[in-house]
Amino acid sequence: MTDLKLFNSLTRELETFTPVHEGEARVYTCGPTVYNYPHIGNMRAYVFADILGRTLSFHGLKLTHIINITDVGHLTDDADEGEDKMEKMAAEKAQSIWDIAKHYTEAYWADIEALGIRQPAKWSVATDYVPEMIEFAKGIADKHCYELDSGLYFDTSTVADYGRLARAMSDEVAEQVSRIGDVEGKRNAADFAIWRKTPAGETRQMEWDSPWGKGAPGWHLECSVMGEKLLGFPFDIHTGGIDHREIHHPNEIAQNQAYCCAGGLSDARNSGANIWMHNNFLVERSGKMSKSSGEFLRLQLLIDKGFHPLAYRLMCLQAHYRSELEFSWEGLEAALTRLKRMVMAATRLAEAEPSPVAEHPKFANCLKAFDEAIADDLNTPIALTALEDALAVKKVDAGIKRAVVESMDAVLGLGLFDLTREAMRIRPVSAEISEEEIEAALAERKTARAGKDFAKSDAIRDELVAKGVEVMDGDPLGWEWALKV
RNA sequence: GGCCCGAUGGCGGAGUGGUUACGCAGAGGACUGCAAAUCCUUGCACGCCGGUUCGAUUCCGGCUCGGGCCUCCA
Repeated sequence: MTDLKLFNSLTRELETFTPVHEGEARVYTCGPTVYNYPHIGNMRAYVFADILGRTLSFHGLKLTHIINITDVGHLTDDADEGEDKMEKMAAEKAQSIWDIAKHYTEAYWADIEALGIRQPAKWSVATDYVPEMIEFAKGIADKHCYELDSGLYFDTSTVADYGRLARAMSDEVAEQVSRIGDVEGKRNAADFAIWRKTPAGETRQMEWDSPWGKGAPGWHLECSVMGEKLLGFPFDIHTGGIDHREIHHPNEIAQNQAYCCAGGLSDARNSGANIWMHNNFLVERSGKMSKSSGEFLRLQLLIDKGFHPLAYRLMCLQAHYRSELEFSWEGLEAALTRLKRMVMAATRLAEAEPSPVAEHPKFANCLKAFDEAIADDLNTPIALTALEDALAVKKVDAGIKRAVVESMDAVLGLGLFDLTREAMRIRPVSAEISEEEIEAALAERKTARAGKDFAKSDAIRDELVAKGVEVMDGDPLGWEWALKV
């Protein structure tokens, strides 16, 4: 198997993956803040993390993957004076903050499942780790923090090479950051709160006692703490969206440095994780995907329009995770068509018992291509073509073919052998015809055709087409009909 | 204003110093009563101007255009 090479945002270079613990891979993924529904752009990050995890498993490593759920501390802006996103939404909806968290966590998990994303070893919930966060903060408070009226702040000048991940944290940039609603008394523009005190006279729904008074942890603290508690410093890989490369992860790294080496940088790796990986954004012509703009694309909207959620997964896999990906409905339709054809090809192997040996000269090339592509910083666009090449191999034992395709799909996670015709038939909510009506009309048409009454059969077909039904007579797999998206 | 990234066929999107993936759409064929679906085949591109080179889409410089970040975002 080809050595796995991954792009490390910290060095901005491709690096050969070497586990910290032999035979193991420990991965931490920055998860969602559960104050709202995730949009499909958010989900690209988890499809990426899933591919990474599956690849590590494919390489024979025992994977421990953690994804956190942020249910406290994430502010509406970085000036440290913004409201907590969770508190804000709870107030808007006039609901308990805990109910808000539960509701949106479950919505997120539903999307995770629909997209074929494997369950991590643990979903770590921020509010379950507040005592540990306080301990962590106490450990670094003396040397790296200072207290203001609003909270305990991290002094970024106390760690070596702060902001190296972002690469842009020059003094000039720091000056510019400072123009944005600064907090009185901060020593450096980039300093951030690791504990936010509840203002005197107020009560928050979520607040805890601490040596710095009642309050809540800062957003950056949770990831440092959960990463350390659950995976141990240093762990192998930390992932997240590319936006985190600029603020959140540099701050997390600063905390980690403070915690594990008194702020020093004896080794360039003293950042908590060996490799930091970031996926690029899903973009849309009309502008960036932004939750603050009101309407946004949820996975459920895609399903409502008749798209199988795995068509979106396939769309993600068609591009490299470090490239921006353009979203369009046309593009999603293309992915759906491609997925259907792949599923059809896989369905032809449904009867075959997977051979225990996934080897055959006819598959040597595509297996090699697949292995090299995925080892080359997760090049899924090429890995996909290798899988399709395998599906297209002619005159070969079906069991071997199935085993080969399954081994590839274990990495890509499309679940080709689990996808059925029925599952692919997503009924658009706007569909104006029921399944029963379709079946009845098709039965009638069948009779007409048997009697060579083509005028009638064509009329029925035209009517169905007008109602958005694809009629597929001679389909080799007998799929017979589908609703158009 | 500062920092950064990108520019590939109708659309999406890989990759490469010399024969330029792949998907969708399009075209042709097989199949069909005719279509559709499916299968097979297939046309179509490397922003502009210089430079390096035997040779550049690929390397370097400039230009133009587009995008991202510096508020929140995966």
